[in-house]
Amino acid sequence: MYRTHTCGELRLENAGQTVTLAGWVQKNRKMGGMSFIDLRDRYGITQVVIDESSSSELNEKVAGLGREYVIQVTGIVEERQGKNPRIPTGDIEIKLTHLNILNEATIPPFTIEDESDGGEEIRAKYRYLDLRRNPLKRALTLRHKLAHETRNFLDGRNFIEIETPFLIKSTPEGARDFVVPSRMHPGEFYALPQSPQQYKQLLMVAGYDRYFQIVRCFRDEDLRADRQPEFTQIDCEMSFVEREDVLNTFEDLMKHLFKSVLKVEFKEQFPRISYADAMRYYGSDKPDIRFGMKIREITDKVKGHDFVVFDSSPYIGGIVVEGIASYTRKQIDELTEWVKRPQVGAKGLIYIRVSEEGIKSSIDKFFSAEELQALADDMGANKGDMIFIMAGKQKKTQVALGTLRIELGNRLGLRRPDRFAPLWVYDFPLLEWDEETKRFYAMHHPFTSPKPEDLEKFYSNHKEDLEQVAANAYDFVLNGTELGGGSIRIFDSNIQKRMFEVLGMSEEEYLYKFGFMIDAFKYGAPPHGGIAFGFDRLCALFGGQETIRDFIAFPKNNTGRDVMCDAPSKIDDTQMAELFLKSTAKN
RNA sequence: GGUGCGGUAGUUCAGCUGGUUAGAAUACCGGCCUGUCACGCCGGGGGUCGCGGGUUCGAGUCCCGUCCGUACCGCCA
Repeated sequence: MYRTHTCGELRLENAGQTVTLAGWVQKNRKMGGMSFIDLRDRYGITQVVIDESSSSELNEKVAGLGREYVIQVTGIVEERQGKNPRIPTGDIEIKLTHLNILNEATIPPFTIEDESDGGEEIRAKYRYLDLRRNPLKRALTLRHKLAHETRNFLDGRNFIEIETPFLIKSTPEGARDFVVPSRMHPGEFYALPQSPQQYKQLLMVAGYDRYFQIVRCFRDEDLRADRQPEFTQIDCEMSFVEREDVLNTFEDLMKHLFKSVLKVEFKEQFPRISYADAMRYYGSDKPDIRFGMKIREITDKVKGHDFVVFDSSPYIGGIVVEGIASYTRKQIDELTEWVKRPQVGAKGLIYIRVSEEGIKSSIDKFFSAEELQALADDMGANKGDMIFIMAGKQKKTQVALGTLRIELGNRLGLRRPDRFAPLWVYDFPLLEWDEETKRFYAMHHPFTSPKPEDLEKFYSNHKEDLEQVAANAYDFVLNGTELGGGSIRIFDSNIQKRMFEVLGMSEEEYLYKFGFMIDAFKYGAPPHGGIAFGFDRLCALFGGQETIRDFIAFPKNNTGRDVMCDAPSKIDDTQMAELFLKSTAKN
């Protein structure tokens, strides 16, 4: 037996017991005639002590212990003379009687402490060492708890978890597929699933009316702090449901997770907002409603003052920022430059400062003080506030204002990670026109049903009609992050065919790619709908972090590389030949 | 594909308008230390300044190229 206890569990009441612990040497402090070893495992740290009353042989062995040596110690639990209230085992220590070095360790390239001295790059390369640190242990433990509670909850609601294949057919509508060459079928490829979408719908056809899966998904697109090439979804689907049923069920799931994992209780129903209103008031389809600062349209109120920017713009809108009337001209200029960067793309920024000394703006030439005051009153600005205004094309300007709103929320500390503001967004457009390829793309995916009242427009051949078709789709948003998305699906093979037509596919093409779905819908498909949550993002938000990397045991870096094992890598010629691949690598 | 920031000791960083032998902290090694827990004190070793080219009497510093990391935009049905 390697150990009788873990390094996190011994307390004063264990005093007098002879125990054996095993773990890693966190630190070895020599104090002349006595030494202290901090012994660490997953559960905590226990101090081991030795002095000159022990044999010189044992003392020498202890002196030789380096950081991260794996050791087994036996000794007697004793009350400490100097207690350490910062750790749970701080009242006791182990008086060493026997030491067994299980494995020596090279000095690690960074310190294995809560606040490591190592940067991200070096820690990524030695991920297995980084994972020994508490923050990472906490992150992975949180992830486990969330997965566990998700399964508990869904099991209690009669959902069953069913695994779907990872080697599937490539249907590149949307994200790029990761592709796997087939050895047995020369020149043919599997794809890794971007989501189990089609399989879960087929499970509905098969009558498994409540399915879920905590499942890995793969997308070959560029990465971000909250995007990995392989990521995990809580994927769910239900039969014989309408939107309300899905929203209520998964609102309950989220409430359960908040309560069981974070002890945060939501008594009220989560707010719900239409896509159109989200864009109108927040300039985003994933609003962060932890703070107000709503966008207000003022197009009709400011035209006709000979100010060409306003008079020539189809849309003018603004936000009221509380309490920053003291911003200096320099700060406003800096903010103006910030919104003019290509990432935001605004043409400029107009300010109205509403202060005790009166009202001051960048459009004083065109508006009297009374007119500005009336506008400020209308927008709900009080003394001490600042109004920022942008003008231009409607959607672009709304998005720019939304971006500014988030930036100011960040700067003013209004986006507190310990506050949670969940939100449902519904009634997304079904289709998005792409100017480059001159065709429609499904905003969600091609299995999303149009709202029944828009079916007539859905069968129209006019671009304007199709653009107006609303989807029976919904997103779950938490703190400005899109955490989940779903829809009521098409279950009629004719509507499904029409969808593929609208997306510009020939019959030949959609039958080749999705024929099995259309077939399946002919054999008694029930009405169904579902949702999928980004599990890594959920973990990160629950853990109060922006980046999902720490919630994944072995993540990829910014370029999709595993810097620990250095994947992807070249394969040898034999493997290439077996897969009928030709090397194009330059030597 | 694009933009910003970064790459200097094992690690995290400083190094100004170009100018002696490139520094600090920490880690590491040695010595001292019986109540430490960020122990303390004394001493020591440790550098292809990412790589390539250019400007210059002289480049860590300026210029060009390139690679790598990171955040964001595009992209992510």
